[in-house]
Amino acid sequence: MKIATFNINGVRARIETLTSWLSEAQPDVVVLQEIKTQDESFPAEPIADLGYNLEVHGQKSFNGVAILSKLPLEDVRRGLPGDESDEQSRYIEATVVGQQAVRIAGLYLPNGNPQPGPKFDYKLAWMERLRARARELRDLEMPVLMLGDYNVIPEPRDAAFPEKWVDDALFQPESRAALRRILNDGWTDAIRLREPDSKRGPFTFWDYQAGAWHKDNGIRIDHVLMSPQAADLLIDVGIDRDERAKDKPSDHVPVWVDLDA
DNA sequence: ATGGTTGATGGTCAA
Repeated sequence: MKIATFNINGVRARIETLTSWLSEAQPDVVVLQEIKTQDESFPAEPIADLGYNLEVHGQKSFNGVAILSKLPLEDVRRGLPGDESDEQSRYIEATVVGQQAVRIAGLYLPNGNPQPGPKFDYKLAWMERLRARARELRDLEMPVLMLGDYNVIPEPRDAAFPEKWVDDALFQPESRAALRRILNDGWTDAIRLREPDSKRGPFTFWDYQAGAWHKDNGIRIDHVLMSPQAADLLIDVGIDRDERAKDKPSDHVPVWVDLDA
């Protein structure tokens, strides 16, 4: 079962970017972030034409997440628990049953800039809620993936120029510590597992500005976290870096894992 | 040091 995450940066503006990648990469399940549209405006037809079921948790203008799956999506849950007043659409969960059931959580973690400030406070509070949900999911003792745009640069080697990020919410000690706390609860970072000794990179995001792609001025902020039972099924991982060089790219590229499930 | 880009929206905000 090939499962991917892709921050599409506006699914209506980039539906052809999405469908051409789907046709080529042939993932079984995809979580999308920053769809930037309400449920009823999601371009569902081209997705259905490619054989995908679709569950959307949209929002007008900003944020918005979705899950696509060639297999049925079961037990869909929208929103990150822990704050009834949170109206931002950043989290969706569903179960996909292949050879065995895999629980999949797609997330768009708050950016948190500027910091310090209320947006950064929201980010850190959101991360504590995510940790609480992650512990519940871990305790299911089943294959679970929590994947998406985490908006956290875990370590200096996850940025081409880490010194440029020292004042950014994505690289604050508090943001990095909050991600480490989740990992230390028993989750595995799939990309880092396969490239443990890399001194720089790989990256998943390159800004549109200032020729960042051309200079390979990237960061790694899109992550796939695996529960122990999911990690046991890991066959392969990848970053579809070439997508960034194509026409009308997102500023993020897809990240995927293949599980024996 | 500043500005550089993009989407959704319809003036700016978010990233």
